[in-house]
Amino acid sequence: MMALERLVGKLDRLSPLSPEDKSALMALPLEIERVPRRKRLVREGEIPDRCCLLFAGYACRSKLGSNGARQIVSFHIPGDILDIQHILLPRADHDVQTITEAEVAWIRRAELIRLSKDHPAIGHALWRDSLIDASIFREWVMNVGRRDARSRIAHMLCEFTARCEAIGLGNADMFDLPMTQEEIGDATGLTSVHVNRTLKTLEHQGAIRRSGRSVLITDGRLLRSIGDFDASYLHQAA
Amino acid sequence: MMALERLVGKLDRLSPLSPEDKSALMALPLEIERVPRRKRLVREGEIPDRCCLLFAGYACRSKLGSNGARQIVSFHIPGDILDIQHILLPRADHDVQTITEAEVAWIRRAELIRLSKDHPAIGHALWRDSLIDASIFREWVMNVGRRDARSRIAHMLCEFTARCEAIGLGNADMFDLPMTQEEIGDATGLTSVHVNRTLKTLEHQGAIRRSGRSVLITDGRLLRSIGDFDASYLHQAA
DNA sequence: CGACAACTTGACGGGCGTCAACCGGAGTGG
DNA sequence: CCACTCCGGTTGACGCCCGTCAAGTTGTCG
Repeated sequence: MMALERLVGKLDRLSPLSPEDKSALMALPLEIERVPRRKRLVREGEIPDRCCLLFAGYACRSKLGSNGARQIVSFHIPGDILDIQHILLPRADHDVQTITEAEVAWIRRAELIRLSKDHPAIGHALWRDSLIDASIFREWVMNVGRRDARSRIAHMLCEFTARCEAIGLGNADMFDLPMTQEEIGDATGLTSVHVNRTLKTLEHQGAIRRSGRSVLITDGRLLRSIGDFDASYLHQAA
Repeated sequence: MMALERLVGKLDRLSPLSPEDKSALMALPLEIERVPRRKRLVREGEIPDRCCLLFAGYACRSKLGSNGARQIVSFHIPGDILDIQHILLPRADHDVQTITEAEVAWIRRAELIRLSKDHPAIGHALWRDSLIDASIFREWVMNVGRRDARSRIAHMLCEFTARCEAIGLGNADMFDLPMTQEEIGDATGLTSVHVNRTLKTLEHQGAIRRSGRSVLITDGRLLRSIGDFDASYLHQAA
């Protein structure tokens, strides 16, 4: 099963698993679902009894303000657990939705709790995953709080490509952005209009080249410098 | 010992502990330290081998940009574990420092790992604490990304008072802010100048009254409305 | 009473939001 | 095959919120 293999690989990288751990994971009962783009998987306020593993496509988590403003708090790529916090926090404090068409696997909370109790290494891997999640949120606070538009977007591009590369998605410098400029704005605390202007500036300065939604990073060093990007907060090296 | 009792109480609220769990916690070897204000406890890039429990005073976690800009990503009050992520993420991705004079207790990582392995309830409580941490980060992304200065500061005040009340610190509406306006600015992505102006606006609108650094919330409902504050992201109710 | 940190206030400018119009490609139906 | 629609991207004009700079005030600690 494609989905579980991804999960096993990911968790094994987070905290080395024994063969028994792995076979316990492979025995997890799943509900596979193919989801259209822009579909809400979890809604703020719900009490979900299952967690959601993304194994194809892209997704994000977001919060809505009472004035209708939307803030995307994370993007997700294949292999990510979209709402790991629901293992121990019953109430959803934000929405989870797809960006593109996607395939997800639902896993019951109770199963994950049981697994993490019976297999400490799995528990540690899941815990570690949620800690890296939190580290990324911290960096995002920094990003929207203390960087200007150009840096924010450059940083977002760097993070996205770094994470995609880490799972072997796309080659080094050329990739398609799955999200619209409006979604980039919702992630960076900008308007889609200003995202557009800023992308053009980045292109003008020679950091990227674009055609449609595909982006070529022509000068990675420059882009990282503009975005004040240092990948260590991703904690990718075990 | 004051410090451990606080910890036991906090974890017990996060995930009910058995008497054995509690006595295991009470047996934790600690290093108590009294720390002056504005002292850095952990520095980004370090590989700390211990975690830090705050049991008196106030502290914060922050990141520095390459341009010198500082972003505070969380405030901490007595009872908080300041860097729980170091249990499983060796490298510090941000600074931890005191706001006021404080008393902290250092606990070795290895001890916490052992405890969470031998006592699953303790592990769950710690995990749950770090998930709530992450939920607060998400809300902060929303705060700095999608709210104007008035809302940001109102929200910050609401969160701070809600958390203080939850541990029985200060009465309902009158409290002393431990942080300077510059620190409020670093937390909300504003300059100290604009924080000052905005506090005056909040006072002018009748939400708060101030004298020195002590704040009286004269209209909590108004302040929560201005700050778009809904406490459920704090996950305080078990 | 001097020194220093923090707070306060005003003038000015710029980055980004807002509004509005237009363009271009993909899907849809006749 | 072509019109129509719709979504997303693009561009310009204009204005405001908040940053910057700078000076002054208050409070606290020695």
